[in-house]
Amino acid sequence: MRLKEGHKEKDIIEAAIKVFAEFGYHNAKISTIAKKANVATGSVYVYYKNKEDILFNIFDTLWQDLFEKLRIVSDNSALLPDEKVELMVDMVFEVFSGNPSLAVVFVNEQNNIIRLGEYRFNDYYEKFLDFAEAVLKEGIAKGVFRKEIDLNVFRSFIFGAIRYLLHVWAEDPKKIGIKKISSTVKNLLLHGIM
Amino acid sequence: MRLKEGHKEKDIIEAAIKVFAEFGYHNAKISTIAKKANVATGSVYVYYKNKEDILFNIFDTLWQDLFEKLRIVSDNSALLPDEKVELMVDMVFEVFSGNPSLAVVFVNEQNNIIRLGEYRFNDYYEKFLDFAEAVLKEGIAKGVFRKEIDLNVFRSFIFGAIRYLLHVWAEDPKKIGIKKISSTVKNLLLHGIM
DNA sequence: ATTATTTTTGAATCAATATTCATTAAAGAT
DNA sequence: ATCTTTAATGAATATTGATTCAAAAATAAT
Repeated sequence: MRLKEGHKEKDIIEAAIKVFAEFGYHNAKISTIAKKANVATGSVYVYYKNKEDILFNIFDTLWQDLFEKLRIVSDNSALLPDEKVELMVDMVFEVFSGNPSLAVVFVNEQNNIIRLGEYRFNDYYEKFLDFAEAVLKEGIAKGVFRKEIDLNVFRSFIFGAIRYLLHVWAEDPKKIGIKKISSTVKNLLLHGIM
Repeated sequence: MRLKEGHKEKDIIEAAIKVFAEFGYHNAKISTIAKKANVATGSVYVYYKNKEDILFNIFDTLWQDLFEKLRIVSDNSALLPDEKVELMVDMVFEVFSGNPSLAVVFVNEQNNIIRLGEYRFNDYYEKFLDFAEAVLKEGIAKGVFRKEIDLNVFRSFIFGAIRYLLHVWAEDPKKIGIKKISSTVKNLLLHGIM
């Protein structure tokens, strides 16, 4: 019997990330993705159930990667809370640093994906914010962070700022270096502007 | 001759804001908007050229409002830089405070609208960030803000954090009060978490 | 009350593209 | 070398929903 060539599934995902980033999910055509992946339109449906499924696949893989790396930082009990915050910020930028298109998709399609009714993505993301919140809580308990910061607001504040900067960086990766961005973010987060 | 009833244009926009917020621009149907506005589908096209045009209209009106209010703060030379930052944050939350759906549309469709090729929206938003940057620069010059903050990163940092919190608030306005959010944002922005 | 003018309507049209599937091609087994 | 099985193809199909437009309704003028 004949075997699959073995690289098409990955080719399609990689093409899809680029096409979704360029046109946005709703304006991305399956035929464009197929062309970019050097496969026939129909082949896309051999590997993925439908268009949504491609997007879900991208997000599932990405979140898995994020959690894996987040846990390494989070579980390291030798780190001080402020060091944890810094490493978490670094980690997020690192995950995307080799793939600006993925960053664009992550930022732009987050809402779409939740609207499509797949609630696991909401959970991923709540769980991710829980980690951030836990670090803040730990820092407050240890007296390193100020206790008047509202936890609920903090978790969204940090995520929102990072998300947006990721997007700014990804739209033109040469404009501001990712290192410059992450160091400024860490600085602003810990000390503010004053 | 017959006169227009006079309220349909506005009814349609208001319905569209709600429908876009609920389903997202691409999944929003003209027929749903028409139904919510109590007009016929065809009537939508009497007042607006097409679907895009409705979205553009929403954003044009919104940006105009934002700039008008931003300028009042920005032009007030009696204010200290940190007071300006605080008032700008307050201002943004105030603009949306009566209309969570508008906040959702603003945050979610920002990218769409730029992709649709109407570059004025990019300009609006760059201009808005220029204001933020100018205040930081002024603060640094006056020795109130730390000079090691990168201006380019700062402008996106603040915008990203606010944008996202706006969205969090708008998805469930009762969960965290908008006052609580804006005061925490101001605090974090000026002083950080440490 | 009739006419002229403009608004409003919503069913019909039209276009776009996601998805299917009959066909063809390739790989491995015998 | 032929056969069997599965992969790959892309043109045809189906669906969805934006947009149009001919007809109907409303208002104001005479």
